[in-house]
Amino acid sequence: MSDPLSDPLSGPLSGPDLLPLLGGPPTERRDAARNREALLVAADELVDVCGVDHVTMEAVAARAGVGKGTVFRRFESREGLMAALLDRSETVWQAAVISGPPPLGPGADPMERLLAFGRSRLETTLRHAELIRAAGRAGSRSYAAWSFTAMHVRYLLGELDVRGDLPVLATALLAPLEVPVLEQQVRVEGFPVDRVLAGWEDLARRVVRPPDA
Amino acid sequence: MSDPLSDPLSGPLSGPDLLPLLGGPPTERRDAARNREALLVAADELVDVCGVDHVTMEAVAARAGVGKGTVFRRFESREGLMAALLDRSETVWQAAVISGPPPLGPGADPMERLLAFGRSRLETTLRHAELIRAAGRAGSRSYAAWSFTAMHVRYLLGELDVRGDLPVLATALLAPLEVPVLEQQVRVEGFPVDRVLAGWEDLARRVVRPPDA
DNA sequence: AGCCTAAACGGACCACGGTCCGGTTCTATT
DNA sequence: AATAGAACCGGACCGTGGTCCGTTTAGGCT
Repeated sequence: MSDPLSDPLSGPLSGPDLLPLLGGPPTERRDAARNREALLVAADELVDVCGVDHVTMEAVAARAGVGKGTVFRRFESREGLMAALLDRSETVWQAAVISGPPPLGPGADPMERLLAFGRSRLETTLRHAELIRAAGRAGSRSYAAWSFTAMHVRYLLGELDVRGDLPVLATALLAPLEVPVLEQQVRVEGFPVDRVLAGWEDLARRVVRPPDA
Repeated sequence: MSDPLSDPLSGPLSGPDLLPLLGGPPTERRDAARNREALLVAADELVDVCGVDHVTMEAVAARAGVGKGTVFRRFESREGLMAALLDRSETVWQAAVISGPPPLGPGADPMERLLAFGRSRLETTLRHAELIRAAGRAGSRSYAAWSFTAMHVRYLLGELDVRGDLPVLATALLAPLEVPVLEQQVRVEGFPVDRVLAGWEDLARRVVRPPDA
């Protein structure tokens, strides 16, 4: 650890072009990257303090020590900023699905994985409901997130030998796990989360069950 | 037409309490009712001209010849106004479900009615997508609309001898017909409407099909 | 008819999301 | 090291949703 050559992540070697092949297409300027990070951190803290929908763009800018215009250049809109925030948690969740321990990750049989997926997705969605709402349909970010879940469910259905229009069927399984639907049931109707989850698992089994046999 | 006594809608007889037992709980003042109607008409026209999300509250107020404050007192918020607009079309659709001709209305067997419901609901939702979006979760209005569809599907599932948690299952069938899901498939992924509909019908059959038998 | 009160009215006012453009700062190049 | 120019920065500015409160009006009651 004391030898700079053994630690590729620090020391005088970490110049501007240490990793020339990473990053976005035309590479982002250093100050810009610093500001992006500062803004994300500021936003995160403010969300913790005030709650998602009391966070104003001006406050985020001020806390990060930059101008308002900068926030909008980096994140396009309020929705964009929220989507970026969301992206972080979403990424770690995706990692758990791709390479985490079973039954959510690979290793269990597909039906177990599907049920674990539903439970996990439902909990995650409910936990981040406010942020997801605030992120709206922001640019292509939230599309990527959706796309991942759709692909995963589609894959599992394939493994389970489900016949039919898999992309559409997968969407149908995902739809009841969306924020508005969940909130309607849990917050408005007052159904316990366990009941909603049980309902989804029932649905999943009905979809997967082979025709007659 | 020239004799005032032959026209029950005008003339000196149409006093303040011509219909003492109609109207909301504490009865709405006449000028208030007039303004509500004028606002609804103005909003409707402006939506036709500019498209839903270019309609400003100030423009609606101006066109109806009232102040902005009045609009907000009557409809609570922008979402509220849009919800009120939506309410009208929704009401005639509900009438078609309750008492219209089969297979959407009563008279066909439940499975036919369910499939007709899905097709009709999908088309209606897509047609009013912008308005529904703009209405958001406005007060209790859009709740009433949702509640109606949920109740209807729940009833049909009951008629079809489906076992399980009917309220939750009905919600699961409704969820893929919500605006964000539909738009994702049709507008973003580019699936033809017919394909999405076929997918929903497949889903419905899988849900209804009795367990093994 | 005339009064009285609750309700409705209107438009000035505020906050926040989003845009714009003149000035500044980074980085590639020589 | 010096230069050029692209990318970035900041904060004044605008439009719109939503609030507030002094004023007006409808309609029941005497």
